[in-house]
Amino acid sequence: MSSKTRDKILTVASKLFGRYGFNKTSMDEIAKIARKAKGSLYYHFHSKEVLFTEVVKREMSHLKVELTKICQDENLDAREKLKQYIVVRMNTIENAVNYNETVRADFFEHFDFIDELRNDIDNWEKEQLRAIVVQGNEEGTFKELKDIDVGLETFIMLIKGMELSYFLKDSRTQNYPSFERVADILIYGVTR
Amino acid sequence: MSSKTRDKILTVASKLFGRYGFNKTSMDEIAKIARKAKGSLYYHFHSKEVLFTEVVKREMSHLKVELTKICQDENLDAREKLKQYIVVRMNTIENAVNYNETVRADFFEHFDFIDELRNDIDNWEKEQLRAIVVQGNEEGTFKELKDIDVGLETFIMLIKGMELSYFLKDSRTQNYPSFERVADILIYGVTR
Amino acid sequence: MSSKTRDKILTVASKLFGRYGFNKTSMDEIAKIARKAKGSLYYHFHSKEVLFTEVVKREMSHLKVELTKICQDENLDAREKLKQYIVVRMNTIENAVNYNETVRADFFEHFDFIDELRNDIDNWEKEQLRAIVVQGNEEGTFKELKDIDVGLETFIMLIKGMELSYFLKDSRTQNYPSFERVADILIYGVTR
Amino acid sequence: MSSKTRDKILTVASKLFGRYGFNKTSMDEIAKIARKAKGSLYYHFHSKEVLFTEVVKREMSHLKVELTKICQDENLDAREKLKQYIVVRMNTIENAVNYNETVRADFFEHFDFIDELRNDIDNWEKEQLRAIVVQGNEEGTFKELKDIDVGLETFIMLIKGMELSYFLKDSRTQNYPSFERVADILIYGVTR
DNA sequence: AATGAATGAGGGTTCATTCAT
DNA sequence: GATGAATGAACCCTCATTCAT
Repeated sequence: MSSKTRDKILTVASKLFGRYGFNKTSMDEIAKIARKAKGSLYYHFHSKEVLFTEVVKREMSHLKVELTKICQDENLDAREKLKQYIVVRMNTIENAVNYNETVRADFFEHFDFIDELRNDIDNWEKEQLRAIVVQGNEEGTFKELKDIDVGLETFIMLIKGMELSYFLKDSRTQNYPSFERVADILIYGVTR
Repeated sequence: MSSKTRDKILTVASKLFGRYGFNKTSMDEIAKIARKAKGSLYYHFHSKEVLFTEVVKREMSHLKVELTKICQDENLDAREKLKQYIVVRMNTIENAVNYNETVRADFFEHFDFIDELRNDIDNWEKEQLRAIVVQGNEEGTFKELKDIDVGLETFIMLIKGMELSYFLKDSRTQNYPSFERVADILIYGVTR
Repeated sequence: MSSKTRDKILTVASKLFGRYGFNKTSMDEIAKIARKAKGSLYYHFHSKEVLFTEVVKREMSHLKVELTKICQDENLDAREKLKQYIVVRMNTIENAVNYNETVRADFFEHFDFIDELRNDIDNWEKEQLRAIVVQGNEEGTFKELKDIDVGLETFIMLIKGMELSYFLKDSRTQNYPSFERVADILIYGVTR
Repeated sequence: MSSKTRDKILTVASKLFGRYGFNKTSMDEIAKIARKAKGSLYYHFHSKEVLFTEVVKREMSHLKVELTKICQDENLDAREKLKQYIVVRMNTIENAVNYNETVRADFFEHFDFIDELRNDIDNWEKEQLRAIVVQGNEEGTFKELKDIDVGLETFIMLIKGMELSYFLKDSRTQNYPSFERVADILIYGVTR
């Protein structure tokens, strides 16, 4: 199923997509750096889009593993879970840049080919967070949410926004806030 | 300084950049729709990048006007100011499409030419928010921040993240949270 | 409207299409031989298909001129007209190879882009021939045709077939029949 | 000599070549539909060209059988033989799609590898028709031909032209002439 | 006898930019 | 100020063929 060549391509593609984005990474470039013929890329991946999708899938599975650990940890209360969830999510994503690329593709371009993939990811994440919120409600530590889904959407939106902001930092910001600090604002707000 | 031709180009470019993004908008396209020769674009704007920058600058000035009104409103306390700031910011940005394009370009592509532009915007925004935070501290309604800048960065990061998340909504989410709700989480957090 | 570059491209393209057919003539090749940049081809002709169409149109107009002369010659009776029509048609087409290319494109490929062009040509030719047949009927030299259109179609089909056969000759046949001889068969048949 | 795999390849190739032509049929496609590895095609057939040649040979043998029946029918005079020959030839060729592909390849492309194949077919056909013409001369029903070969070439050219014209019909012509009508023109001409 | 991985030249097309007028 | 012709590098993708297994 997976060959050395295929893996090599995937690895190189991952690096380049993560660095330059979808548009600015060319198949030529991937081929040259991977020391493979361009045709080989197309033997293993039907198109540039498919290759990109595969790259993202790979990285997402890693993220899921990490987050699942936290969600299933029975020693944590909802507040701690949420905080760790946020922190780990960001730290992992730090090493999985390509995931973010999907964000853009989905939004700014008309790349329908990403949609299915995003749906998977988003739904999975919503499940995890819902469980935490439910736990928080039972424990009485979270605000009561009349419609739990609306609350979730809002929260998820903020969390996803963080991704972008985080990667935006390096061009201009020196001392970037730690993820803990961010988590704190989300959990307790800015007011006393 | 500003001619009819120049304005026409700017207007058309704005529409197209907003709709298709930087990469997917070609100078050919702009020229054709503006009914100008391609050479004319280059007479007025040294490069595609310069044209894009000019387009965004135009839009940003509108956003600045709107936000300044709020920041200078002496009838509002910091909490209300912050809330209105967030809400108005989002509502305005909703119609400032090219600004968002910047966000993307800055993040995903290696467009160094965007940097200068973003710096302007970000610094301006930081100033405004700092004033609000200071006011909040004086009023005693905000948490004490040891290092006010770090707090600001964190907060700004979250606010900027909202932009993207907001525009991401339509493909999959039906009932999207109002900006008020988002502002509430940022101001008060999710816990009691 | 027509520039030197455009003409050069058209001329080279005509030669190559005529020699190697549509598929086997590449835009690279045309550009190289015309000593123009590939991009220039696309500046003047939106696509390979458009270029090809233009080439064919050019040659067809030449053919039309030649044939019109005969059809309007009042000194010829229908039989002579028909004979000359056939002979001139073939001689002209000999120097307008690309026309034939359309025949193939129309048939073997799904090149819808040729259809409109062919329709023009075919209808025009049908008009001319109908006039000759009518004249022949009035003169009493042609067989009576109950349905003149059916007769026309049959005849046109045979004439068009000649084109192909003619160009087929060179690979294997040495002494090829003159067009006069062909015309004779069509007019008088093979039997006494 | 012939294996199941070989046959399968041949059958699939025949369908695809007939449908899409030589150029537009890829070895990949053939391999996939035949459920064989691409390497297998090359084990059995040295090249794409060889495979194509083999496909056509197969079909031609069918055509030959049909036409031979007529030529050897001793109850027919030359005129009737000629007419039936034409009609049957066309009816059979209607289902011998790949043969027609040859016609095109020979004409429009520079496929020298087709030459040998075409020579076989053409020579065979010439033999058959020569016999008919000789018979016609002996019976006194055909015009005297000084050089019988030239007459033959002319006639064959017309017959071959029919092939193409026939298949050309569908795009624009509704009521297409029957083969009988065509044969009549060839045998008796258009004049009284 | 059969496979599937790998190749690389070539295909058509796009596009930001330059430049003579 | 304004034009449009011309450029050439880059892009994504196809495909006949080779070869080790």
